[in-house]
Amino acid sequence: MRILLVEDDEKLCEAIIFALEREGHIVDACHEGDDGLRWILQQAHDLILLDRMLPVMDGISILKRIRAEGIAIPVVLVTALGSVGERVGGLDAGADDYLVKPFAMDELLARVRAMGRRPRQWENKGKLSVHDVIFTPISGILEGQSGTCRLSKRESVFMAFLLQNLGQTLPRDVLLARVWGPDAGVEECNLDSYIHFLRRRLHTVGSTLHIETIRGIGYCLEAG
Amino acid sequence: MRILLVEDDEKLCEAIIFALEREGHIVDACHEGDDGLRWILQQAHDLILLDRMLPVMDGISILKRIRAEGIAIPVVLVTALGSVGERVGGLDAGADDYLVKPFAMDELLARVRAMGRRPRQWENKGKLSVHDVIFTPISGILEGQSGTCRLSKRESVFMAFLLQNLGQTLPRDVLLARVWGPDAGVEECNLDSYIHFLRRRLHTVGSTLHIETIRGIGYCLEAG
DNA sequence: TAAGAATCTTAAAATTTCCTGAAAAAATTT
DNA sequence: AAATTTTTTCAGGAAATTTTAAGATTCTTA
Repeated sequence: MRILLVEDDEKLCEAIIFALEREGHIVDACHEGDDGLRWILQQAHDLILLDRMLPVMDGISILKRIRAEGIAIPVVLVTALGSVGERVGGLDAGADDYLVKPFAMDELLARVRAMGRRPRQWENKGKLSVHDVIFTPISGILEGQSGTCRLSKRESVFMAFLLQNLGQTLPRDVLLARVWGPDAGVEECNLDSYIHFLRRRLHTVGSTLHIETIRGIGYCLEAG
Repeated sequence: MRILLVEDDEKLCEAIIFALEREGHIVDACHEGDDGLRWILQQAHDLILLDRMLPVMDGISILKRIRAEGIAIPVVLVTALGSVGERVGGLDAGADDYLVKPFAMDELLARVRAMGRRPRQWENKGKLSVHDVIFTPISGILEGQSGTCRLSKRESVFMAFLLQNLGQTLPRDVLLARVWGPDAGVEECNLDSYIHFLRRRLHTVGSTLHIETIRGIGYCLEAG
């Protein structure tokens, strides 16, 4: 999953990022409330870990705001305030789960896994089986009818996202946000290159999946 | 949405345009009050961002004028004057929302989204199901009784607008303004071409929808 | 009914967008 | 540090879209 971490304690941030990346997730982190809101609004993430107390704009305000916007991305509130009243307040504001500091890292990982299981088949024991290919994001191995190959890290992120959105038209800017991160300053032509790479991968593996280009909009992975 | 931005600070203009276009909107901008009024009167937009202080003609005057004309397009006033009195004055003049400079870009985006949610008509996600066709603006796919085809970007904008106004007679100048933008310097004959393209599309898809020409006025999409 | 205006059709020019191969830059491994 | 892999950038050409133009057709009206 691509996870957004909004947490001002940098030491804690580092530890969480380390743990999550070890599980194969992509983590974007920011340390201030307004930055967090800006990133969330781009809807580039599958899960948001949100600290309750933040500089500039607090977690509850952010949460209420994005729910008011109709954004339904799962949010786990992380906070030092553990009283029942506080807990209820957070869930009322639209949190999907609640984690009280200090917590064990395994506790966090378990909750993240639980969240990830909910809506999608994201991690069917690590493999993504779509149409006539099987892809393992963590190792980047793509298996098809007539062969197997290993994708690079960025290719893997890209491929995983396409596979999860089979048949969906994905605008160029959405792809840039999901694959390179919300604030990455990469040239657009980079996207072209990677589309090219992935098409070649699908071909060498003998899949009938193909990436359709929607001119002026973006791309769409299609079967057959 | 197609948004009109009337703002004399060019730097700010650029920033706003960048942010809005990133969210998938079409933005037209002008920098003087009289230009702004002229464009608004064409009713080509879904939302107007109006600076209060402008050269030639101030925002409040424009607002009062267009409300007097019976134009109900949502208007967000943008201004440096933030006192309660000023705020009330703006809303009384007919503004739907009020934004005080300096503002965070996200604040602006959120308000634009809030405005856009009101008449759900033209959401990116949703499909447009009219009579015997289903049209998906984001991917430009048109499905009918006997087939499916994909429209180009401009064809899509045009088709979506026609479908949303089934049975309405749409004057040529309104169509030009909505599909190409209020200031687009395109020849009229371009409109003829696209009407032709869309008729062919509807035919190949096997729809009984047809574009009636109202000679001397414009066109009208009709069923049956 | 014939002249004139508006619209339709077709074709081709102009523009934009995308694909592709290759090379430079950065990161990773040996 | 060298070698390899990955990522990014660049640029020419291909393809699709958009625009323009011009002749044919239809409609209006004098």
